Amino acid sequence: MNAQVGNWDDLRLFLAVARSGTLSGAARALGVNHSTVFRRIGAFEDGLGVRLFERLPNGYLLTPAGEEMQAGALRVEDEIAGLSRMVTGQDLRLSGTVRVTTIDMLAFGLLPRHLASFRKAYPGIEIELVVGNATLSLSRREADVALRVGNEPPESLVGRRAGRLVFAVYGSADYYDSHIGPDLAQHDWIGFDAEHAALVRRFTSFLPGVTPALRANSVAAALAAAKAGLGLAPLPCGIADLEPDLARVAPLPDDFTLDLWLLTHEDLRRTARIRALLDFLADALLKEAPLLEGRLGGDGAEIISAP
Amino acid sequence: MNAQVGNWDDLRLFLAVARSGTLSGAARALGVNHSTVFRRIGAFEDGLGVRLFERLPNGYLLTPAGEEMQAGALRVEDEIAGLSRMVTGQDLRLSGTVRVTTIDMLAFGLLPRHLASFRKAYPGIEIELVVGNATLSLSRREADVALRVGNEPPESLVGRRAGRLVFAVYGSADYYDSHIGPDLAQHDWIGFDAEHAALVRRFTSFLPGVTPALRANSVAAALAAAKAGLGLAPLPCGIADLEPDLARVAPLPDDFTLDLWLLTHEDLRRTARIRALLDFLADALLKEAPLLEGRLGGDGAEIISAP
DNA sequence: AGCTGCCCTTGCATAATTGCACAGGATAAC
DNA sequence: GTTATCCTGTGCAATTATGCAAGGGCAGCT
Repeated sequence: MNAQVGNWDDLRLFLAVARSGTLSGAARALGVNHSTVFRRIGAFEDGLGVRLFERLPNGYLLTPAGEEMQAGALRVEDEIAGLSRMVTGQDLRLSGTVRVTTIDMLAFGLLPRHLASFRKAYPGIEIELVVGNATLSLSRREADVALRVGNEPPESLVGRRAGRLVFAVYGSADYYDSHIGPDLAQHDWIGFDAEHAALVRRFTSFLPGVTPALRANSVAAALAAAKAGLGLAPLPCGIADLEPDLARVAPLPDDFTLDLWLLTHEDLRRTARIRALLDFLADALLKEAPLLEGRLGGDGAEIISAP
Repeated sequence: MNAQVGNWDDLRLFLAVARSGTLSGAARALGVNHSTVFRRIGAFEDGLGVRLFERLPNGYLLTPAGEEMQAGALRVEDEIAGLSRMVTGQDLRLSGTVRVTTIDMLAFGLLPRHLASFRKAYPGIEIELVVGNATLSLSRREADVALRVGNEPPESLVGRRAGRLVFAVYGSADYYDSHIGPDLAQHDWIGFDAEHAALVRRFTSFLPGVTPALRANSVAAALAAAKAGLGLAPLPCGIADLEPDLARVAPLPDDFTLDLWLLTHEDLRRTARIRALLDFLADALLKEAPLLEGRLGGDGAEIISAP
């Protein structure tokens, strides 16, 4: 008879197109050629005898039938992701790959030396680092471990608060030499965009009425802008203190901090290699608390003291 | 990272092996070569890094991990079957294939001429007839329509009672000419096996203490045995009256009947081609009620009258 | 208006998957 | 004990799926 999902894997490609809205976007997400996605979707629709997407010049749009298909396909995906987690969760080998996701400032400024140490300690475990400021899904196994900043973790994940990032004001020597005095409000500022709501709020509390001249969408970008002499920036001490081109200009209020979270999915917490990485990083980050909390580059050394 | 279900279609093959217990059985069920199943299962396990089956000389046995995988894969299968039904349920074309399942006595003795008429009426619809006495799953789309006998349909199906098969005692002319008298209890009998519980009960009520010399596992087999002169058999009039080699020997009690059911899955009842077939068969079977209820070959014409 | 970058679609070559044929082992039936 | 039938497993050829390269369309930018 007709209209059977003959190849269940077609649903995986269908979902990717549904999510991205384009064949090309789906192909990138899936790691295949866009012509492959084109043919697979076409064959899938032919086999079902139904149109799942409307073809537009700039992409593919779900039809009503496609929307119903998507709802079911998402349930299939959840189920299969659960199976993958179940299998991985029982894996007691200290080998294989762990995919870690984090934001760029941690990826460049904090993690590499710890991951290098981890690799020395566990040569059988490979690390795949996925850097990006989009929050990847651990439920869908887009990553196994996440190192995130924020003030509470998502509900479905398990993990621990692994440290606290204390922020201070930094600027480059070049910037400071050519700009006026100790009144912070009179300086140029590098701030953050609306996606960093916690940082925006704290900055506005700290310097009401000051509008940053540049708003970055990531802390790493802000740090780079500060190094380039574009202004002063509130930056985490654990990262900025390691930059020879930056100087700590002033402290920030005690609440100008972000918590650091080490997270995984509940089903994966007993996977040996994931357990090993989480334990290792937790210990390493604990030992780095003085740096993270700004107590090394420290108190009393700022160009401008706390008022 | 490891242990992801990379190709969701692997689950479909996995389930087939889990069900049948052998590569060869799964291959037959799936319509592929057994070597394909062998390689797909091997690759699936390698990709997951876990053994799902224990290899035995006579087949494949699920490991504990395999059993957990099976539980989830069954949920995936249900979901995908629901998607297939959803798509098919919306199909308004009077074309395509309808898979019909029924038991052998109906397949050989009743359906063919009606299916021939249906095909003439709807040349765009193809019929696939699956004959067997195993009850196929309409939920899993093993068939679209079932013509079954029994006294109530399974809960999850929808359908209608399409007629009633009245039974009578039949024997071949050869048998009767060479066997003694009007006492039915003194004859050789062809009965049914334990899977035909309703018929066994009725027969025992009818002739207590008579043990059939031959027990058939299908009514078609019983009919063939009766034609071969092996004894008397309780057979449905709608089928046996059409056999020139069989004569109705005696009536049976009024409750020696089976209901005829036309069934489909709830989600498929609005599929145009399935709707068309159900309506057509219901009408055809209604018109055949005189034959099915034994009123054509009938009353008063038996060699031995009802006591 | 022209250019750039994104998109979809298609023909051909390559890679991967599948089927075929065969071999060997185990079990059941005779 | 022998034979038949089932099973799994493997090498090679055939088939199918995929990637590559190219072309065309469209929207946005200069």
